[in-house]
Amino acid sequence: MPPLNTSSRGDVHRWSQTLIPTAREAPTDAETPSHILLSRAGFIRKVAAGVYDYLPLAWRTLGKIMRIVREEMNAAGAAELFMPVLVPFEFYRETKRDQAYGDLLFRVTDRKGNLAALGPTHEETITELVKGSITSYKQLPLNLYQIQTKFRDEARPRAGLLRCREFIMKDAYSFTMHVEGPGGLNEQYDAMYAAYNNIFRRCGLDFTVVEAESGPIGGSASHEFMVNCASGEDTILKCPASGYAANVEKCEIGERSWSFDTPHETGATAGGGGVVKHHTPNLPGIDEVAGVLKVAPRQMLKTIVFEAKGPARDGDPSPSLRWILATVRGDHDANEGKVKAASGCAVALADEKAARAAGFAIGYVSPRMAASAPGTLLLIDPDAATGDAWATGADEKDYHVTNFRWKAEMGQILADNQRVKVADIRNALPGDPSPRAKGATLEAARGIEVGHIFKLGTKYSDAMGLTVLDDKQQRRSVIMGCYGIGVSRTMAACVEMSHDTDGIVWPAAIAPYHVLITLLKPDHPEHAALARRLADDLASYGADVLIDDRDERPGVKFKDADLVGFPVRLTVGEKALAEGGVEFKARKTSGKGSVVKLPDAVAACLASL
RNA sequence: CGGGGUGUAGCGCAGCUUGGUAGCGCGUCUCGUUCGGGACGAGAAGGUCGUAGGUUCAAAUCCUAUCACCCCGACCA
Repeated sequence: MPPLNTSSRGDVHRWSQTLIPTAREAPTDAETPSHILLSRAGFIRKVAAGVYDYLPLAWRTLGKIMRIVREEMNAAGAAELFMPVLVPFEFYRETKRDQAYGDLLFRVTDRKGNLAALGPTHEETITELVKGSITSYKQLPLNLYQIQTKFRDEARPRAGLLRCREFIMKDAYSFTMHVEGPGGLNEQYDAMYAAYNNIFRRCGLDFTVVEAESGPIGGSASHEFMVNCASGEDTILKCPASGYAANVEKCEIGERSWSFDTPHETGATAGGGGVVKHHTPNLPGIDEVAGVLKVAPRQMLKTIVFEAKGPARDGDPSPSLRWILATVRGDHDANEGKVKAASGCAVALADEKAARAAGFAIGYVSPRMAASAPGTLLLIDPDAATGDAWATGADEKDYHVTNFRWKAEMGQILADNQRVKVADIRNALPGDPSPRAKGATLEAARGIEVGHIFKLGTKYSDAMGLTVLDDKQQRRSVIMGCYGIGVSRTMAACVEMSHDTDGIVWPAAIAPYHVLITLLKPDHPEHAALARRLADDLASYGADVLIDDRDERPGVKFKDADLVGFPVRLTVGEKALAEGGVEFKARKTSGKGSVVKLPDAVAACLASL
């Protein structure tokens, strides 16, 4: 019986019959390597800000990425479907994401005046779909995905394909009745985690998986898949000893010792007495205040006022909790997620008016407010919890104080762990102790986010009423997960990761063609026939081949070959033919290539792919 | 959304200060010579100077409005 699937044969195309508009110069607005090279090599062309044409080469590469995505998603038990770009605006109102997304949502009005959004993701649409089409817990678990054009009205599109207003994304959504065990959310999540590793590995990418905050999409646990490259927009932190990696927002910090009795090694310490007040009007930030007070930012305490939102979770020690003060060193940044974790309740940056009304001199707040303002919990970062003399706010507009000492200023309350806690509440920095390996320190690296997986929980099913009866006849909200891959961004990230001064260097798996056959004399019938034979032979092994049959000078063809970045180039010309072969050159290796005998040419190509 | 900047031929740019019939390089087309790392010569095509008003005998140039695009920041899957 013939095989049902004959698609394993490769393509053979001719340069003269496709559209590859290479250029010596890129448009001025292209600045990042991927933008410049994809433009110059004829992959993309800008149509409007953050909107691009994908030309034949780009579409081939995107097709290969999508194919890998489909194979791994299908293997992981997910089913592909296709949802509309046009989403009724009502869907986003139901989940309040019209608020959360704000202007990021593209809006269109139809002739009847009805508002729709161009979907940035499809949680609402798919929740609505599943709600109307499953009737029993017995139909779960379910994982559905699509590969679609997505829209985000970015305030500032930039860097070509890396930050677009229109882009291609794979989004998957899982539906389960429970979290643990077979058929649960964690099982789905772990399957996606494994599938994503397979996908990016098969694409030939160098990447790191990091722990992440789930962001405005909501949910509990989350991982980001980052392509490693120095030009990446995102900073991540890694522990070289344990392999732990996380983004800045999420990264934990290892055990730090602290004591209100022990001066920090660099701090000024000696002497007693109370605080000294200084007039510090109209200074916009810590650095300016530090300059006037003649101290370093690291010798200052920065106190941020958070508002306790909603009912505190289990075992809230103080139901009347109203304010949370987060004190970190002046050169550190408080981390809202960590403040939330340390305080045990949902928090938000305090509304300035309300905080002022409660007596907080915003911009001049000191930890002493924990003693004077009722319903206040003070969180102190370990690096701020030392016996040093600090500079901090005077709790009075336009004034700061120096010689602030915790014990002298705060007294008994410091020991009251209902009202004061020392905890990790700041963003991690390179050099901080690793949370996973004693003695190791965190290192910074940069990356481009190409995949993100979340455990959503019941946020959308609650909001939209997606419930089914479970095996105990209890009506329960379905537990969701969502899993995204930026397909078009992955192509660009790959170029950022893999290029040199001559052009792109594609991994074979997602190169638009595996092999370029450069015909030096395209008009020579025997040369052309040889090229065709080699191409057909390669194609029979599944390789995609492009024959450069253009009537161009050799230099032009070689430059274009390097620019586009075909993994292998075979050159058919007099020189090598005189030796009974063709020239073989792998894009990854420098130099001029070498002559291989005709019978060995195909094997040489296949061996290097 | 704040700050800065740019719109002139497919791409990269000059011309604008001081108003006077729009230019250069690359690319494109024709002919010839070339032909293994972006050739050379000769010739040619191609532009409502972002758009709309205004000033002027005359506007790419000066004024006003408007649109688009880019950079830094804010924001951000």
